[in-house]
Amino acid sequence: MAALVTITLPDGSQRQVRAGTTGHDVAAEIGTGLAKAALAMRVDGELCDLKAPLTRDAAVAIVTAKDEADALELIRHDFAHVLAEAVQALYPGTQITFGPTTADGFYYDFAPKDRPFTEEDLPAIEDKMRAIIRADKPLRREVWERADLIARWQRDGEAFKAEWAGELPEGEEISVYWSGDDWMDMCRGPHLPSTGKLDPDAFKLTKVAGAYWRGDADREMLSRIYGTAWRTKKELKAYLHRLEEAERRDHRKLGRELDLFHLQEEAQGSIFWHPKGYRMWLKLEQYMRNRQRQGGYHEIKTPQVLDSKFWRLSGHWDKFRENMFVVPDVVPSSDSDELHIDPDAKMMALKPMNCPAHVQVFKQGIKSYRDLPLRLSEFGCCHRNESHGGLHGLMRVRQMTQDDGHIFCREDQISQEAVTFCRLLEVVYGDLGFDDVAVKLATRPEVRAGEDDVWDRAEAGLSEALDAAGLDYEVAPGEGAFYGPKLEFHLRDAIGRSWQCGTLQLDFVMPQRLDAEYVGEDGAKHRPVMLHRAMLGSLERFLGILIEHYAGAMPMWLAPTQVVVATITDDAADYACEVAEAARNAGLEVDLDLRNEKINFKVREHSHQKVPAILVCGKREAESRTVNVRRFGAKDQTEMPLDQALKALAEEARTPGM
RNA sequence: GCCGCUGUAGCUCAGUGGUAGAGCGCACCCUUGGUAAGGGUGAGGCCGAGAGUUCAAUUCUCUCCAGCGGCACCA
Repeated sequence: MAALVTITLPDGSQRQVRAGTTGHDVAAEIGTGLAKAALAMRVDGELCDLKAPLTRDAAVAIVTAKDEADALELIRHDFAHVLAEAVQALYPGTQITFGPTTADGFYYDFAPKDRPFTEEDLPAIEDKMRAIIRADKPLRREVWERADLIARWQRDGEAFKAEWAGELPEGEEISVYWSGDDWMDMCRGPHLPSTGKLDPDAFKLTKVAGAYWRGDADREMLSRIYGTAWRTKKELKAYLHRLEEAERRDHRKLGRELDLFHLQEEAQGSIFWHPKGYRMWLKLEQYMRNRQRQGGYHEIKTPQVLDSKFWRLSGHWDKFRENMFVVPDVVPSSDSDELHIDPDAKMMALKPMNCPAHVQVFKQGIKSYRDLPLRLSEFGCCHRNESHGGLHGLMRVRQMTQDDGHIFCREDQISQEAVTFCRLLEVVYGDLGFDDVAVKLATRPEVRAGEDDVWDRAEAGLSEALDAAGLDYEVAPGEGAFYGPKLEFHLRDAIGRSWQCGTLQLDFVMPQRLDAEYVGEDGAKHRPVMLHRAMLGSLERFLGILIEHYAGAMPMWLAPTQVVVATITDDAADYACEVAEAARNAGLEVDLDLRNEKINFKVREHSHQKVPAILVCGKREAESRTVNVRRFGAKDQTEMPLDQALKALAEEARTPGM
């Protein structure tokens, strides 16, 4: 007679069942509806197969599609396996490797027999996947001995699986899952009871890509197929719609349409800013300059090109050289096209960072403890020779301008400086339209410089600062820089994406390397601590983020053209000129549209350009000295006295804090 | 840097082994019209660069460059 076990259901009720009863049996006992909807179960909180036997007293919860997070994880994981099965059915000889879930779907990495997959292969693979789902193949778990499994993989020519099976941790149960009786994959699970639980209309294969085996650039390049999967077709459609929305907001597309900037191959990875884009840049820069001045920073400007000896001293030559642009200090001969570089020529390098130069400014003259904290800021233009494959519009460039700053202070001032910085950040992000900021505290990595007690104090100083600033944060253990712990600030944008922008990094190493010191109260020399900090990160990237966040429709104060004065007919041209002039005098960025076009056409065009306000002037307005204000996004308009309209618009266009 | 895809007019894109087309935009003309496209005419392209196959290449092949999607990288 089988022993009984007691299971406790989520509502608190308890049942006695025979040991070995499965989750499916439990669900069926509760109701046929639940049995049908059941996807998996949680036993004492752990997600398991529905078919797993219950062998001890436990809390049991049946997982259905209503448990969104669990359901999506299970569904996507199963889809990855179905993808692998379909690919092996269609392309015999393809090796399977690894197929996890992602934030919105799944992927599977394959080692193709002859050629990598292309997007043209995807429809056929999708069809095959649908066939596997419609066949409703049961998924069955089996535990294997490691040696047997390795032998099996080797027999089947699955070298990657064999390698992996050989490296799974000792003592861990190794399981495989069968799909029907004809296909299996090594997997920890859990899985759904059968492929038929998947909705054949709620997934889509989205793209193919190369990916390294085990993420190691020195290993084989595999062929990855990405897919997205959801509980229902409706959810899939909503997701695809979000993708379209992201595409609509793409800053590269908007940059062209709104005439903000361009790139061209002669200056790969560097931006040509057009007048409108640069107006946004200047507005943002002026705003930041002002906020930082209010925050006690002294703005400086440091050299672009410095002797390589200097970069050796700072440590960048060792650690960062592959990303640096090196410039020989030679005068090219005018006699020949060939560039001869004297092997003894001095080597210069474009600065990839501003910090060492800021230390040089600090070191001029003797600093006293009374000078601390000293806050230096720079809109520092840096060059980094980023790998070609990584360049991306404004987001990843080779020439960028950081809103950089370095605070030199005593160790006991770290916490207060961090609090002050966090408060400034909150103001800045709020002004720029970001309310959702996630903070991470990255703590000491394994390989690091400095004594542990210094790290203890530094980490404690930062966490105290976060508490004092009233910020919630998450700890990222081991993710600090080798020279000190850091804070990272991640902004969530209008469509839910997260961007790391702000950072505050403690540095105990560079002041020592570059020999920065101050005279303390005791008359002796001391090392200052250096805080590297940025709020936006790079102006290029941040403008890209802003463009996408606002979908190109910038708030009035950042808009490159704030108002357009447009005439209905030539009758009002003189008045319109007067209005434009007055608007300019009120501090607004104004365009005047006197073209011989219909007002419909003008409104359409300026709306496409996302101009915040169109001031329409016709005969009527000219006679009454009013303007007809049409705001971006509005379908109607308001006629207002000119002075009143300009006053309101100018107020709205005022840069925050100025 | 690695894998795949793409590269035709300012933009978005058709197209062909016999040196090219549309829409929008642009220029000019007509039109002076009250809130998201008025009409006409015209200009504009070394079909990414180089090499190869061919009587002939924008089209086929190769190499390179760039862009796009990923991967790796982002101390």
